[in-house]
Parts: sequence; structure tokens; C-alpha cells
Amino acid sequence: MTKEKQKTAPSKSALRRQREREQRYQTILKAAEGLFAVDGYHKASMEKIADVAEVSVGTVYFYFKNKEDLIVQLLDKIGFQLRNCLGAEYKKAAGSIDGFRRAGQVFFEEFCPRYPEKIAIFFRESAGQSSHVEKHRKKIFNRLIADIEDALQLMSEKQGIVFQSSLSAQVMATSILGMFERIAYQYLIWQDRSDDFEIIGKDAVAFIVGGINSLCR
Amino acid sequence: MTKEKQKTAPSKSALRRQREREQRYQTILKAAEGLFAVDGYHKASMEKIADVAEVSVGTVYFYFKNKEDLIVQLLDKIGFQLRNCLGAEYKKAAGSIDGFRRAGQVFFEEFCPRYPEKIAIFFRESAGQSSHVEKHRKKIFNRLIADIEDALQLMSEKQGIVFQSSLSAQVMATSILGMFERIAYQYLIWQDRSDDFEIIGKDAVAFIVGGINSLCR
Amino acid sequence: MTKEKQKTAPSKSALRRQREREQRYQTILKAAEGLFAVDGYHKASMEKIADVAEVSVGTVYFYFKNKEDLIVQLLDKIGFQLRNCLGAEYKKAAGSIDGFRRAGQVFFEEFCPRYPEKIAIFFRESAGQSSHVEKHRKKIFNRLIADIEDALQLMSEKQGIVFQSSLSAQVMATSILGMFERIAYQYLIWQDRSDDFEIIGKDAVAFIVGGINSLCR
Amino acid sequence: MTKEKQKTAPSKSALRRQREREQRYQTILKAAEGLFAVDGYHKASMEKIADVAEVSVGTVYFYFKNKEDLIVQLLDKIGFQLRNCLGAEYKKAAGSIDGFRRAGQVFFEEFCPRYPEKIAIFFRESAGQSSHVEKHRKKIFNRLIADIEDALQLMSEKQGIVFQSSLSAQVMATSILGMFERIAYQYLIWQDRSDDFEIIGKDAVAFIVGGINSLCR
DNA sequence: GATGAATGAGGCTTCATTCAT
DNA sequence: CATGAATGAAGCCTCATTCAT
Repeated sequence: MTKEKQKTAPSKSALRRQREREQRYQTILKAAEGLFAVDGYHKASMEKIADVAEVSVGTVYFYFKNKEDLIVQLLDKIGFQLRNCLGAEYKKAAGSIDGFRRAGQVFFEEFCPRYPEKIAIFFRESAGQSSHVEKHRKKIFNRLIADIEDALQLMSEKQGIVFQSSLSAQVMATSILGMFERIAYQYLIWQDRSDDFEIIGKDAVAFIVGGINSLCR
Repeated sequence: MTKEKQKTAPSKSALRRQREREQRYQTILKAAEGLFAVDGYHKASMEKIADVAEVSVGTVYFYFKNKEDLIVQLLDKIGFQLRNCLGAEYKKAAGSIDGFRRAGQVFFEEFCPRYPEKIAIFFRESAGQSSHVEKHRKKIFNRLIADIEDALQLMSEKQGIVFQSSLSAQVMATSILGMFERIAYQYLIWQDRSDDFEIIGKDAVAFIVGGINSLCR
Repeated sequence: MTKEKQKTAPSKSALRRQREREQRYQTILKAAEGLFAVDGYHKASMEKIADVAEVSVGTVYFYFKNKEDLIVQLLDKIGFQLRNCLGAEYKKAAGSIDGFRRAGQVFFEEFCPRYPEKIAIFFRESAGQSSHVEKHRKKIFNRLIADIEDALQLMSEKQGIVFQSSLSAQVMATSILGMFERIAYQYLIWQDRSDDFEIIGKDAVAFIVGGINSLCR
Repeated sequence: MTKEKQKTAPSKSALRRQREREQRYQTILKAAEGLFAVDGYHKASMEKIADVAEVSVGTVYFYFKNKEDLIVQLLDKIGFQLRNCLGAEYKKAAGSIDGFRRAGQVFFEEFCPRYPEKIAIFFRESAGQSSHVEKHRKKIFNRLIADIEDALQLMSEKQGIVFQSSLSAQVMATSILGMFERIAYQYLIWQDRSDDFEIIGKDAVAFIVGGINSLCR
């Protein structure tokens, strides 16, 4: 995608071009995000995406290999944001259970209300589309789960806790992600109870903390 | 559409017809289930479904209004089975926390390994297809959640437990469903670790029980 | 369509059967008439016709060769009624211009308000469907035109009138039918001005009479 | 759908594109016209139309929303031509009865022999197809009738003529259109007597003139 | 780089007709 | 005679993708 011809310092106009390119790319991605979230992946045609992004279909194909690529890039981006968001909290907590508390809070009280479209794409539109997309989805979900698992392991080490089984940490991590997913789906996508997200988040976090504790011997 | 002429007892041949009708219906539904689970809802064409069911396309349309109807019927059927499965355990436990233990066990150790295709359809293929399907999905998920919530309420009454907030029971129910969903997705659809489902289930159940307990004051 | 086996006097039950047959035939035809007029020939499916007639599809095919046959029979029937209606007036008038006056009156003031569905089928639904239907339509229209032409010829003989050209009578007859057609279409099907049909009819008749007179040398 | 970016003068290549677009549009419309007239609206499949126009099916759908749109555009175009044709004569005659004479002449002696396919579409194929097409047809027919009515009103004013009733002018206009329609149908579509159209036209015109005169008090 | 007209495979769906019971 | 389930050809239309300008 990036050409590697000129090894000399890039000229001013080249820089500007580079900037414009990046902008276009983001504009198209943004358009796709909105349409996928609202109309659904299949109903959102490439033409409509191009229309919303105010470019031609050809241009969309210049920046993205195909329609699949669009959702895959979107998936990657959202996954990245999500990991950043939650990961930061785990790190800050440095092995204490507080990390899980905070991560939950950030997810429910900040991420969800702020990026409902990303939630819809990450948990709804990207599901069951094609094997290629599904492969990506799996990878990203696995990374998120691994992050949580790592935090759990760190906690167990720091606090000398032993889990019930060798799989416990992974199962717990998966469980937490599943909770995040369905609660967001339920209270954000299906019902719109953004206002209650503080209480919902608190309950969810308490559930998680309790669940984690019970898996410790 | 159905005529109500004959109020006399149906003849033998009429009964056989009725039976054959029901069989055809189930055959087609089964074919759709298999193809949806393996190829995905979109890739599975009506023609292929008809082929697998060994009938003509027209016949599929004689029994089902359209392709959407197929997945909606499937959704209903799976939802019904799932509720039966889990509901029975909640009832047997009659308000003790044991119901949640058993329900989890039944889901992970019996339902999942036995009906991986139903899991795939329920949690993957039916997601994000069309507003009509989504509406049905919402209804069915809500019923499942309501079942779990009822069990929680019953438990709280029986055992004089008070939950953290008025939403707690619902959030917990949603959390539990989310755990079921993602764990099944992760260990059944993405990885195939049917063999470990006993341990996985145990860990999940422990997480749930711990979670519930922590939401009680 | 009618079997000619028994040459002996028909039994009572045979007579009843015959009667029932005729009734069924008319019931189906009536159902088709209503549906063709309201839904249009193409949108009206054989199944719907059977439903309305309260018989099975198979039965419809027992009485009528195919869907085309239905509209052809309908066309014949309506054409027959129309000829009877108008023809009677021409005959009564016995060669005077009064026959045209009366025929117009009967058409606009009696036939149209009474049988709007027949008008719709005769002038709208039967047009441009298939070559076979069109052939029938042509034949029936030609008969109607021939009737009017005959009346014109009779008048010319009786009153010693000579028309402008050898085609005049036919052209006039065609013109009159065209007027009937479009006026009925306009004021009955497109607008519903049944109430004004008396005035409309009077104006139309005056136009016809004036037209005829002007073609006489 | 159309973007309004460039307010500068269109380039040469842009102009050529525009021209080619228009040509393609007309080519497809022409192909549809021919097939509708010969095979009938229903038998003419979109694929066949695309074949005859030497484009792909997709291209047909690029220029026309759907099959209905094709016949509606055709209807509009033919209606426009017809109005231009006849309207010019009414105007030239400036309120004298001669306008009706000339309009009839133009229709029968020029339009009919020259555009038999348009006649077939306008008076046969567009009838009774769908409510949307019918609505358009009604509108176009009403405009034609209104044109004739206007000419009649102008004549009545210019020459101090008073009609029999307030509806007379409209009924006469409708009658004239009906005559045009059925005579064209009869002698052009059903029989092919293009050679006699001069006489036929003369007779028809005489009928019209006589009819009009008789409606004046 | 950008455009947008063109493609065409492939999907869903309808419905007249048949035929075993 | 009547039934109605079954057929399958055929039609309309969508839309991701390409490519000449």
C-alpha cells in the first residue's frame, strides 16, 4: 500500500499528499463504520459508502482491497482501541483486583456511551459474515481475552492466589468478555439505556469481582 | 388460508398426510440448520437447502415464507429447546443456588457438545442479518434472560437475600447469558475443545456462583 | 368438457350433478372476475382464485384448461352480455337513429354502473396479455363493431342515406366503440363519477348522433 | 445522488461522456420499445432487452430503476410526442374547427403509420400492468384530454358557441381520444390497413366534426 | 490518483401447472 | 370428481468488482 521509491527526504507536497491520503482513508472508514452500524454489513453497499464518504466507488477500492477489507480494518481499529482502553487500567492497577473494577467502569461508562457504533460493529455486524472476517475476529477476541488473562495471572502471582484449574484464568477472561459483550448489546443496542449505564456497570463489575474471587482457592 | 370445513374425524389418509407434512417441514429445517451452521446464513442459498433436503425450491417456499422465515423458525426452535433445558434445572433447584450450578452444567456438558450447530446458529448466524430476524432474536434472548432473572428473584425471596440494585438481577442474568454465549463460541466454534468442556463448565459455574454471591448484600 | 356417455334419459342424481357442475363453473368464473378486476390479471394467482371460489386449485383446472381460458371465457361472457344489451336497442329502433341514442343510454346508464368489474376486464385486463387472448378479444370487438355497423347500414337503407365512403359505416362503428370504451374507462375506472353518468351519457350520445349525421351525404 | 462539485465548465471528455450516456439511455429505451410492442410487456424479459440493446442487465438497471420504469419512461416520451404533434395543430388553427380536422389528419396519416410500435405501447401494452404504471397512464391521458378540451373551450369562446352541458367539452375530448385509440388499434394493430388510413382518417375526422357541431346549442 | 459506467454471476421468489391419492 | 402438495422454469434485481478515461 505504501510505495518505497524515494529514499530521499520527502518534499513538502509529498507530505501533503501523504496527509490527504490518510484523511481519505479515515473518511471512508468512518463512512463504512456508520453505515455498517446502522444499515448492517450486507445492506450497506460499496456505492452508498462511497456516497457518504463523498468519493467514488473506485476510490474506495483504491484504499481498500474489497468490502471484507473494510470491516476487517474496522475490526482491527476497534479492537486496538478497546485493548488500549482496558489494558491501561489493568496496568495501572498493577496486579490488584482494582484493575478489573476500573476496566469494567471504563468500558461501560466511557466506551459504550461514546462509541455505540463501534460496539454494534464489533459485537454484531462482524459476526458470521465470512471465514476470513471470522478469522480476524477470532484473533482480536483472543488478544482481548489474553490481555485479561494476563492481568489475572499477574494478580495471582502478586497476591499468591491459586486458581481452581489451569484453564480457570482463560475461562474467567472469556467470561468477562462475554459479559461485556452481552450487556453492551442488551442495554445499548437493543434497549437504549445509556442513562442507567452507571448502575449497570457497577452491578456487572461486582459480579466480575465476585466471580474472580470465587475461582481462587 | 386454512379451510375449516370438515369437522368430522380426519380419515387415515388425512392423518398420514399430516404426518408427512410435518416430516417434510422438519427435513427442510434440518437441512437449513446444517447449511447455515457450516456455510453461514448468506452463503447458504435456498437452492442448496432444497437440494440437501431433497425437495424442489418451490417446496421450500411451500413450507416457509422466505429465507428469513427459515432462520426465524430455527431461532424459535433452538430458543425453545434452550429454555426447556435450562428452565428445568432452575425449577428442580427451587430457589437454591444449585439451580445455577446445574443449568451451567447442562448447558456446557450436554447442550454444547450435542448441538454445536444450534449454538452456531443461535449465537453467530442469526446475529446482524436483518431487522426482522434481529427483532426475533431480541425477543428470544429476553425470554432466556427473564428466565434466569426469575430464578434469581426466587432465590432472593427464598433465602432472604437483597441485591445491590434494582437492576442487579437483570444484569446478572444478562451476564450469565453472555458468559454462556462467549464460552461456547470460544471453545466450541472457534477452538474445538469439547473434551475440556467439563473443566471449562466447572470454572464457568464457579465464576457464576461467585458472581451471584457478591451481588448479595 | 361435457361427457357424452349416457344416451338414455338422465337420472335425477345426474341432473343434480349437472346443476352442481354448472354452479361450480360460475362460482369460479365469478371469483376470477372479481380478482382480475381488482388485483389485475397477473397479480391474481390461480391459488387465490381457487381460495375465493372456495375450491382447490385442482378443481379450477378441472373446469378451465388454464389461466388464459379463464379470461377468455370471461371475455366471451361479457362480450355476449354487451351485444345482447346493445343489440336489443338497435333492433327495437328498427333502422332509426334512435337505436344509437338508446344503445348509448343503456351502456352508460345501465351497464357501466351495474358492472364496473366487467368493464375493467373487458377494456383493461384483457388487453395486451397474450396472443391467444388478443385473438379472442379481436374477434369479440369485431362482432360488436359489426353489430353497430349493421345497424348503421340498416338505417342507411331504410332512410335512403348514403355514407361518405365505403368504410364510413365501419369507421363510425369503431369510433362509437372507442368512445364507449374510453369514456367508461375515464369516468368509471379512473374517476368514479357514477353519479354524473346520466349527463355524460347524454353528451356522448349527442356526439354520436351528430357524428353519424355528418357522415351522411 | 448527483454531486455538484465542479462549477467550472465541463471538459471535452466530460461532454462526450454525457453524450454517450444519453445515447445508451436512448438505445435501451428503443430496445424496450421494440420488444414491448412485439412480444408484449410481460414476455419481454429484462435480459432480452439488455441483449437487444447490446448491454448487460446491470447496465439496464443503471439507467432505469426497474422494468416498470422502462415502460413509464416510454409512456412519458410517447405522450409527449403525441401532445406535441396534436397540440401544434390545435394552436395553428387558433380556435377554428379546422384544428380538429388537422389534428385527426396528423394522427391518422402521420403518427400512426410512422410509429405503430408507439401506438401499440401507448394503447395496448401499458394498460392494466400495475397500479404505478396505471397512475402514469391516467396522468398522461388526462393531459391529452385536457389539451383537446382546451381547444374546444377556445373554439367556443372565439365563435360564441355554448355547449350542451358543463361536462360536454370534457366528454367530447374523451370521445375523440377514444376514437383515435380504437381506430388505431383496429386498423393498425389488428388489421394492417395502413394504406387505407387516408380514407379512415377522413371518415373519423368527419365524425368528430359532426359530433362537435351537434354538441353546440 | 480519481472517476463512475459497465459487468454478470448469482440470489430470492413467484406461480402456472401436474398428478398421486 | 376433488384435493393440495410438489415441481421447476423463469423472472427480476442487487451489488461487489473492474477498467478505460
